Amino acid sequence: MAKRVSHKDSMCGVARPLDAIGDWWSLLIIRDAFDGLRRFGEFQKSLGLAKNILSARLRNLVAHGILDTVPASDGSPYQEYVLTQKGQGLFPLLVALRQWGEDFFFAPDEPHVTLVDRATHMPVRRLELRAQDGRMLMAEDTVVVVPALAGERE
Amino acid sequence: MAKRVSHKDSMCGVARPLDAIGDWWSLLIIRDAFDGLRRFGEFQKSLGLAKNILSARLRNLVAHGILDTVPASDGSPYQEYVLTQKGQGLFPLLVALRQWGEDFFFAPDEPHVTLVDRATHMPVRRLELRAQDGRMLMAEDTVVVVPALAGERE
DNA sequence: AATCATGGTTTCAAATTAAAACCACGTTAG
DNA sequence: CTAACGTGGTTTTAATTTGAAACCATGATT
Repeated sequence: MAKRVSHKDSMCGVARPLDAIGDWWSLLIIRDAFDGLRRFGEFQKSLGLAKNILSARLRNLVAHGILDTVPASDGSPYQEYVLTQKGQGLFPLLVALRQWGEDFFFAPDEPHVTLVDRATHMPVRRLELRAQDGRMLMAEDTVVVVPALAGERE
Repeated sequence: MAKRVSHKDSMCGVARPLDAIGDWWSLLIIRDAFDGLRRFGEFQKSLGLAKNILSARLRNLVAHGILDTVPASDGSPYQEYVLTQKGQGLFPLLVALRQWGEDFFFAPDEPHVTLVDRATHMPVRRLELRAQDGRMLMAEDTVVVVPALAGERE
């Protein structure tokens, strides 16, 4: 972790989040947390990863303010791991990942889990990126701009 | 790569995409590709990663159909790496990552690059997740459902 | 003919990961 | 009381991955 950033001493707006998350396992832990898992053992069982790795990842996620530890809700002498606000902010990212997966990693008829509206049980729509005025935007309709000295590069 | 999935022989809709992308470097490569970079040397200069690693990542991305190699457009004897349709499908994911970064990794006054609407040069809106009927959905408004019997829990 | 730029591959040391063994603490069973 | 057990980890150790640097191949430049 703590990646070396030699040629630019501040990480960009994409690399910084990536560094905080840590690795793929962490993202799967976060997904499980969204699904309501809270206990060390639950994560381990769900993901099947080594306990030392899980331990390290949880510690890292807590250190980055994505998870928080709280005393167990059921009286057991252990702690539970819950998403902070910051952690919950990752929801769109997980949805994006899932939708991309649906688009390209499953045969048309292959069954897969679906994200549905809790109220109606209908599948959710695609994530939408819109301009201020409401127009839908595709990748080509956007540019990345750097703030002050305005070197606009794309 | 090619992660072992011992306890379940089919990866879920989130893990599969993660496996295909490979690692954080790959995502940064993809971001650069969205920014128009195409050449080996451009990626290397932009990201500052070792050439062997870049080489491996590019090969992996091509193998997973996220990038494609095309003969160089400028007559040089080399090839260029361009996003496939599948690769372009990752745009929302990058936007999600960037917006999360803006929310939690920059001081309110700290300058950072911004994604803007190419037409108006105004910042884009937040990614929106909506129900079929158009209601905006938060994480708590959604559930993940498994498709009938299939043994995939999530 | 020698040099340089580009796009890699190979080599090898260092860091990371993962499996398994171990440990601590509290609970239940005998 | 004591032995086994479940939970939540840490330590140990080997295997894998990473990354820096050196090397190489090809074509263009001087």
